[in-house]
Amino acid sequence: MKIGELAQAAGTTAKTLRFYEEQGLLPPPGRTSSGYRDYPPDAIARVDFVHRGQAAGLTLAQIRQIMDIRDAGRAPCDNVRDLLDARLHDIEQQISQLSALRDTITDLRDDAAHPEPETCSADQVCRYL
Amino acid sequence: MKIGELAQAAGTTAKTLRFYEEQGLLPPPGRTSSGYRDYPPDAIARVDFVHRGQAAGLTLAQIRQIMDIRDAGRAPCDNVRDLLDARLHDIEQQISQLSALRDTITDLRDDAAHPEPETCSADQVCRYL
DNA sequence: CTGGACCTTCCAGTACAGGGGAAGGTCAAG
DNA sequence: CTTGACCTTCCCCTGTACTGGAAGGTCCAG
Repeated sequence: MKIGELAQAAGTTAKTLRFYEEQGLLPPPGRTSSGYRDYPPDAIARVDFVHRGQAAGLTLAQIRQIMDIRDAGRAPCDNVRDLLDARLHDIEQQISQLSALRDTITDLRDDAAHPEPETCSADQVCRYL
Repeated sequence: MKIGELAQAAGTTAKTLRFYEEQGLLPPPGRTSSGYRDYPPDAIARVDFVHRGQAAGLTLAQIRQIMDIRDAGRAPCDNVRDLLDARLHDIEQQISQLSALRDTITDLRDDAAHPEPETCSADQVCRYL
């Protein structure tokens, strides 16, 4: 299977697949006599896994880490659980930070909704921020 | 006031101040006879404003936009309100996306908390993702 | 045999907000 | 006079996940 076919089958682009290979997410495939990449059918599952990892908010580096463990013949379950735990923790933090930011901005915006330009002094740049 | 003094007074670094100048956030200050930057006292307020804008989640480009309006002699109130509105909208979206992601990951993680490596087939990479 | 679609490598750039460090000039104290 | 802290410009690097484009090779249909 050529790179364009894999790209279409996996819902991505040839460019991205070469990038994944460079990043160690896809093993270097065989080559045809003319130098074209020749992928085995299970490459599709591999790319799908990358997409599922991304959907779970993992970085390519983390996804690669899981694949490396699997490729070393071990089961990556523990590692996956830890990564998901860490992601969960990060997400909770991001959500609470964003919530605080939302409250701050809401207050600022409510002030700025009743503009009184004449009360703004130039050296402040903006009284509402 | 020299760049290092301004940096300390404003809680940042000289490197960052040169960067801000390059980005148009700080007007090019005067120079001493030996070529050192010589800032007026109100530069501190300017840097503080940048920091307040960042705390509100604005990008440097947006902060610059506000300053440009002010520097043109107009009151940036309307623009500030629009920017804050837009930020608010973005933040709401980010929060709901993160919440959805959190739920997804929570489910995945609960599965992965009871690892059964033997039920994982190698071609899946990981049954839990 | 020619044209277009596909493939190859390599280089460069995107957005974001700076940081690192080299090579050299300047200033004040001891 | 020298030392050390500070300043100058310059260019490259960071992390993330790609994307664009140039120059050239290959494959297949008409």
